[in-house]
Amino acid sequence: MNNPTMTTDELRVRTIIELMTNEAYYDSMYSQFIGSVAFIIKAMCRNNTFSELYEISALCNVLKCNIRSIYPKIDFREDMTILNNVFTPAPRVIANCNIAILWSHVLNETDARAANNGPWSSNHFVPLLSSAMHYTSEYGNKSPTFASPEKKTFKNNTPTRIRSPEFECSSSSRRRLDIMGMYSTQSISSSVLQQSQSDIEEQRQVRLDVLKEQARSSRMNETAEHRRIRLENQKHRDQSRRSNETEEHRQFRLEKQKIRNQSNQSNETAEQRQIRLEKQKTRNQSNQSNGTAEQRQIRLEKQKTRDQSRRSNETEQQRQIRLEKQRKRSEANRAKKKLEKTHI
DNA sequence: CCACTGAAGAGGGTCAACGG
DNA sequence: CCGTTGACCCTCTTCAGTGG
Repeated sequence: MNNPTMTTDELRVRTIIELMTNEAYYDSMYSQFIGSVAFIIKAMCRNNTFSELYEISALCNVLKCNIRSIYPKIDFREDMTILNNVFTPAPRVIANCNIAILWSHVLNETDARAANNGPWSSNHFVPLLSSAMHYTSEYGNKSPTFASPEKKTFKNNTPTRIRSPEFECSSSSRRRLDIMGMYSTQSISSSVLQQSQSDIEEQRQVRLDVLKEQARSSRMNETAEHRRIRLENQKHRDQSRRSNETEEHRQFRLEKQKIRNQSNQSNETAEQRQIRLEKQKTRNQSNQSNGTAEQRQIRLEKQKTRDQSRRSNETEQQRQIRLEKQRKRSEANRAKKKLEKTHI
C-alpha cells in the first residue's frame, strides 16, 4: 500500500490480475448485484473504465487494506446498501491499513438533482482523510493541518477513474449515465478534455457495454413479478415519451426506423426475404380468416372507402394509365379464356 | 437502442358485372 | 365483343407497441 511509485496503470493491471486469479470468488460475491466478473475484466482492460464493486473489492487484496465505502443516505435505495460497507481482502490476505471513500458528486446537491431530473445520485467517489492524519503533500514535504475531513479527487495530478454505481432497478439509470458522460467531458477532470475524441468515444462505449451486461445479468436473475413491473414501467415511459414528443421528433424517430428497416431489408438474403414475406403473408391470412363475419365486413368496408378515395383523388393521367393497364389485362384474360374454350 | 411483431394502409392485380 | 367499373385479393411498406 505505502508505495508511492505505484502508478494508477499498475494498480489497474494488478486489480485485473487479482480478478482473473480469483474469478470464482468475486463472482460469488457480487454477480447477483452487477453481473458476471468476466465481462468486467474485459472492460477493465480498455482504458478509461470506471471503478465499482469488483474493482474496489479486488483493490483490497492488491493493496492489502480494508476499504470503507460510505454512500450518503440521500435518495437511498435498498440496492445501494452494498455500497455502505467495509470491503476486506479475501480471507487468505491480512489487511494492514484502512482506506475510506465517500461516494459524492461534483456538483452541490441542488445542481446535481437538477442535472439528474430530480433524484440525487453520486457520480464519483473521493478518499476521506482524517483531520489528525499527517501526510506528505504533493507540493512539498510540509504537513498541512486540516480543520475537518478533506476530500481529494486527484492523485499524482491525474484524475482517479471511477464508475458510479448503476443498478437495473434504478429508474434513472440511463439518465445518470448520460449525466456521467457529460461530466466526463466537462467537469470531473480537465485532463479528460485533453484526450482525443476517440478516447472519449471508447470510454463511452465501455460504459455502455458494462451497463448492457449488467442489465442482461439483472434480467436473467429477476423474478416474474419484477419482470412484469419492469416491462410495465418501460411501456409507460415509452408511451409518455411518444405522446409528449414534437411532430419534428416524431418524424425524426420514424425516419430513423424506416432507414433501419430499409437497411436491414437490403442486407437480407433472398432466402431471408422470402421467409419474412411468408411470415407476413401468414399473419395477414390468419387475421383475415380468424376474424368474425362482422370484422370482415368492417375490413371490406374500409377497403372499399380507400379504393373509392384513391380513384376520386387520382389525376386524369393516373386514371388513363390505370385504365390502359386494365384494358390490357382484360384483353389478355379474354384471350386466355377463349383459348381454354377451344381446347375443351 | 435495436429487433421483432401485429395491425393498418398503399397500391397493383383479378374477377364479375354492366353498358355501349 | 370490348372498355370500364367496383369489389376484393395479395404483397409490401409503414407505424406503434413490445421485449431484450
